[in-house]
Amino acid sequence: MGKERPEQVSENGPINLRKLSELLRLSQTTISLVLNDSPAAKSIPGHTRERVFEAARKFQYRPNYFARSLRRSRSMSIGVMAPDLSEGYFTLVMQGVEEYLLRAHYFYFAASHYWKPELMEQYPRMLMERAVDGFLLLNTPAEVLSPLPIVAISAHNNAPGVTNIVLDHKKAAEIALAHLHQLGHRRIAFMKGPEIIPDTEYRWRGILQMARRLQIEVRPGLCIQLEADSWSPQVGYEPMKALLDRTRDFTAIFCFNDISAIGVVRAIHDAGLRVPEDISVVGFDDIISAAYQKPSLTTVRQPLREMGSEGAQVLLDLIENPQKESPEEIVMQPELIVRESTGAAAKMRRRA
Amino acid sequence: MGKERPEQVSENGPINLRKLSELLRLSQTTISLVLNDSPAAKSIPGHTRERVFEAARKFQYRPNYFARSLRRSRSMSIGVMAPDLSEGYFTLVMQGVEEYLLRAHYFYFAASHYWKPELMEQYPRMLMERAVDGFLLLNTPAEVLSPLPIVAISAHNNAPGVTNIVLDHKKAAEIALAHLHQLGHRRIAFMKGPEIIPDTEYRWRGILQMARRLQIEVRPGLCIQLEADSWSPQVGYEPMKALLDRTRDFTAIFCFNDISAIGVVRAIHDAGLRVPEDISVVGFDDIISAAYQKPSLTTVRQPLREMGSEGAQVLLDLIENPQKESPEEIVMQPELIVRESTGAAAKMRRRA
DNA sequence: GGGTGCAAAAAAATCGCTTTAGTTAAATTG
DNA sequence: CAATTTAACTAAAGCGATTTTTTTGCACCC
Repeated sequence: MGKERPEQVSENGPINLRKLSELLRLSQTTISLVLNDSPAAKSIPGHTRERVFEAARKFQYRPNYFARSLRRSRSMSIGVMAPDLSEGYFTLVMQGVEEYLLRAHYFYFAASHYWKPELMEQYPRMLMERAVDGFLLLNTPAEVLSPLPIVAISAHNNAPGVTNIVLDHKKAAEIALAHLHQLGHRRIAFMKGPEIIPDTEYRWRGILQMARRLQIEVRPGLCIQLEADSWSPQVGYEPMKALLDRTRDFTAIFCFNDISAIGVVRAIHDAGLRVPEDISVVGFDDIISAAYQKPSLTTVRQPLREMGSEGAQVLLDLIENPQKESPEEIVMQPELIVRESTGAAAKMRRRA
Repeated sequence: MGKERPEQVSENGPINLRKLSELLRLSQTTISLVLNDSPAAKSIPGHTRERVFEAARKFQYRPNYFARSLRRSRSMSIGVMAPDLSEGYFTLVMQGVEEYLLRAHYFYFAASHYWKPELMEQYPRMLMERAVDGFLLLNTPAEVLSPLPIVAISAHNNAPGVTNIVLDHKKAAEIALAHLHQLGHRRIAFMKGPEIIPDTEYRWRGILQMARRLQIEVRPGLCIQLEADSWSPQVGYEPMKALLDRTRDFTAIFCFNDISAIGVVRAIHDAGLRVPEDISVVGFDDIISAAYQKPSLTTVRQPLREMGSEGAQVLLDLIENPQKESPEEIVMQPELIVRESTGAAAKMRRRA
């Protein structure tokens, strides 16, 4: 007589704190304190704790995310803004981000703005309505006006309070140009990225500076300006074709990224020239398939994964410790990966 | 005297329904009804509505996401599970997904399980704790036991209630093999994908069936079994090298995807043979860079973007109409993209 | 003039949790 | 032994919406 039938409760509707408290004949407070291992729970004896844990396990109790977040005003998610879900950039950075977020029980919302002004303006608002705890901006200079912590990767965002994670572009230019210089290249074509990409300007400055130091002339006639921000090698193919139609008076080209380099190699082949015998090609990023091109690409590796994981780390740290001063800038080091697409400079035989 | 100072309110803390109601001297109910354009609001006269809208605009009122979700028990987000943030697969599918979600004011959480059993088991639970409204499974056969709507893309999930979006693999094999057959290829090498990928088995069956019909022999000695699920061309390079060391008694190879095909092409070149003069290569997927390989890849295009957008569409439909019967299977059609990597079969001169 | 119906709005319940402020009984202290 | 502490809890407020139920006038109708 008086037998309890606790399982029955689980049958009408999902389990919640109230039901659990009725079952255990304990207050919701007690259960909440125990399950959250709150400091205020230190006076609760072991046997009671055990009862709580066991019931929670038995009934698979999970605190309602909304109710909890409403109280705590913390969503345990961040917003990630990027131009697109690009192959070769987004995925690599996000691998680093993901790894770190998972450990901290965070999730992320990804939003791709495709450089459309209305999306770039809309998404931050939408994400804030979603109550994200912070922003991670990839390659995105957007002026996100927000009191939330913001970490910007390769975005060169100069809003106050934003932490920038950037590559050392001077170093990048140095290792690439030094390599070409060493191989005897003096007449080098350069490729400037799309104006819209924040890295473009900084990388270009690095190139100009290092070229001057190495006494390599940056001739306007040998410069390619990429127009579109796209992940098709086409972006490199077309202008390279045009350049080769105009002049062949150079022995190497330094590309904006590996994708465009792939297009460039293709254009060189189509023009009846060989890489690297006639023209050496240096890429940028070191995307996975760079090593599997024909010829495999010499490239400046960006530690994208590390930049992502570092970014996530800093962001979560700022979220956990809001009083903390956010670091201004974190500079990451590039690395030159030498493969087949570069070789000794061809004897210049005025091919123009 | 009695002058109102409404702006002052906006200064102490963020705006919420209570503050807005005090400002407007209206109840929270009225405001909520108006802003949500609820049917019960039809008795509220135009001038009151206008007052509400104007104040909401002026103070930039946005309903608190948690409070609203707590009441509605709808999160307006879905969980996306995939093996990884792969280049060439994830990004393309998600472009389609994103596009559709945005319009419906949905966001997504992405979770990559890397085929680790503990993650495959953990993530669905974590996502349900996040109160996602549904699941989208990419390439992931996971048994997500959940009352929520589930749409599985290329996952061949046979759990009841799951909608599968799959490619017509029979058709895929047909167009690829018919193409090779027509070019005179009779001795063809085949590549079977990693066991772990759900598509592998279905694609293989399609190949066997079509090969029989075209009287093409599938010789075990000419079959490559991919072991790893990786997005490096290495996965194709190594086994192809091994195959070429063993025998050269074939004129074409049908690869599991474009990435492995890139590795295969490389291995063929390294063996001193030419594509397509000595060996024709057919890829699968039509990733963006497929057109920019040297030689450009003939490949079976999967409409990945469309599969994503279709999947998102079905999923959101099921979420909005829970009583609706979920479609069993939606079959998408592949398309053969003929480029440079296939050509007339080399005269068989017993190269083995 | 008392019931009916409707427009316009407000009160109050509710979602499920966290947390502040107590309460009660037992143990300890001066 | 009265006063204070402490252990072990609990009641209730509050987070900020949505939604059901009520209220309040006011017009209308025999």
